[in-house]
Amino acid sequence: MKPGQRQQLAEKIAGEITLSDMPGKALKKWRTSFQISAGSLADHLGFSPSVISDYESGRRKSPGTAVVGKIVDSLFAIDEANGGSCVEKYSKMLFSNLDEDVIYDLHDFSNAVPVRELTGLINCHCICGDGNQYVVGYTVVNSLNAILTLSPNEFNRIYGWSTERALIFTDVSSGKSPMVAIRVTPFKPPCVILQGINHNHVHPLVQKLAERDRICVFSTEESVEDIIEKLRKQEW
Amino acid sequence: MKPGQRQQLAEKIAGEITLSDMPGKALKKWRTSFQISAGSLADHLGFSPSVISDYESGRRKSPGTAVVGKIVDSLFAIDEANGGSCVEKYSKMLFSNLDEDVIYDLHDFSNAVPVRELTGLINCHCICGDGNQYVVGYTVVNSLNAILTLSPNEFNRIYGWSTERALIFTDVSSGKSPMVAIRVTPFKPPCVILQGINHNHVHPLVQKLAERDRICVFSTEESVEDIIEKLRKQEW
DNA sequence: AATGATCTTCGACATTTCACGAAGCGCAGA
DNA sequence: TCTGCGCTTCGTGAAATGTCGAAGATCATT
Repeated sequence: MKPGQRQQLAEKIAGEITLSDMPGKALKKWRTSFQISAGSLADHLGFSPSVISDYESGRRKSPGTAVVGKIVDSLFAIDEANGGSCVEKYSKMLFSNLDEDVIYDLHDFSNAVPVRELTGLINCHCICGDGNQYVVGYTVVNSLNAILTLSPNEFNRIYGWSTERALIFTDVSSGKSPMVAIRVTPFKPPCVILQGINHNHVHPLVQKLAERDRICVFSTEESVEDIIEKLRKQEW
Repeated sequence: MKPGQRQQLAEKIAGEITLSDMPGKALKKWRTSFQISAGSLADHLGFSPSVISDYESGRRKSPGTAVVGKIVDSLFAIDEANGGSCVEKYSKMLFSNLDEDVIYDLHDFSNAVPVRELTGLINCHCICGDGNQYVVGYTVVNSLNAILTLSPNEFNRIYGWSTERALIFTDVSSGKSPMVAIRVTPFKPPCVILQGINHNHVHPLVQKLAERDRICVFSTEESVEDIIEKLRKQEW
């Protein structure tokens, strides 16, 4: 299970609960969907069972975000302790199989972060641009699989996600094709990071294409795993 | 803008805010992304501007779901009053262009609803099964476009969404192909509704296929617009 | 520098949430 | 039928939210 997918599922559930007119009912719907009893949920949270009941019955009409977060966390943790079948099942519903092979990770920060801060963290070398823009999230895309398997529509979706986000391409050979792909789509990320390439080997065309769309480009030789781990760990 | 997409975007935003360690920061991120000033947001909510500031600065650490919901609503309402460019932009990011043509509407209820109640509302005729199951949402799929344009992966995604959901196929000619498609995918919705067909014209194979997977099938001659409107209006 | 517009900080106070535990309800199984 | 077990209801107190309005801080414009 990719962390990005887990997170997106959690957001979906939390969002549904939050937006519901009766958060308690929504809460109950998800708890029962996960086949978790009120008692074990309460146990896991360290509450008495009456608390769960109070929420679900609507005596507490508007639970705070902290409580909703804790409950969703517990739902996931309990399910994962049981093998994670529900989390997996519902994640499958949220994502096409393609996303699995193309998007390595994807995350939204809770506030805008300077590009420089992000690139510094994962030892990037600047190829062009000044790194003074801000991004609110990142997407790690497997370049090879993206080019091999995505339909034009799906391409747009990946890039579409990238407004105000850093787009990290893994295992690039020269960086040319990712930049060409960006050139021909309507959405432009403020920042592109080419992974798995030394800055001396970046194709000269990359800079030209990037300047055309005012995108700042970096390269990094850190491993994909390291990058994902470092970015995840950061409190943004 | 399809109501289902608007809703999903709202859920994504609300979920991100709710799960954030600092809901205030997330709130601010989205407000500024929508290019809405604290003042006009406060105006629209009928609050004083200090309230917004208190949330965003973190003085109120865990806003209730009611407040988060109101704020997300206002963000959307203000943007839509200005032409809806942000809602549209972010929705585009959330969905592939394909979804537009294939999924007419999609909604999650806040609790489980008996199939019978849903089918009664839109004047369905039962073709097989007893209608005693429960569903927690529905998906309205354009059958023709689904078959014409979807890749196998995307098919899975549509059907995948349908565990514990009613799957409504529009403009079916005999109902055979939708049922065949369901037969060959691993996920089985508890209930399938064939729209735009008289129950006498439903292909006999439909019942056989449905019984095989214990799916109850209905037909309805109501228009797609009416169906969507009725289902949306209902407080589930 | 002075003006305004906008955003932030803060004290105050009513309303809710949050969490407990005791008591009550409902149901599966002995 | 009775016994548990688990869920729900409810009174209670401490803590936090929800909201206001006044006063202070920022900052672009004049």
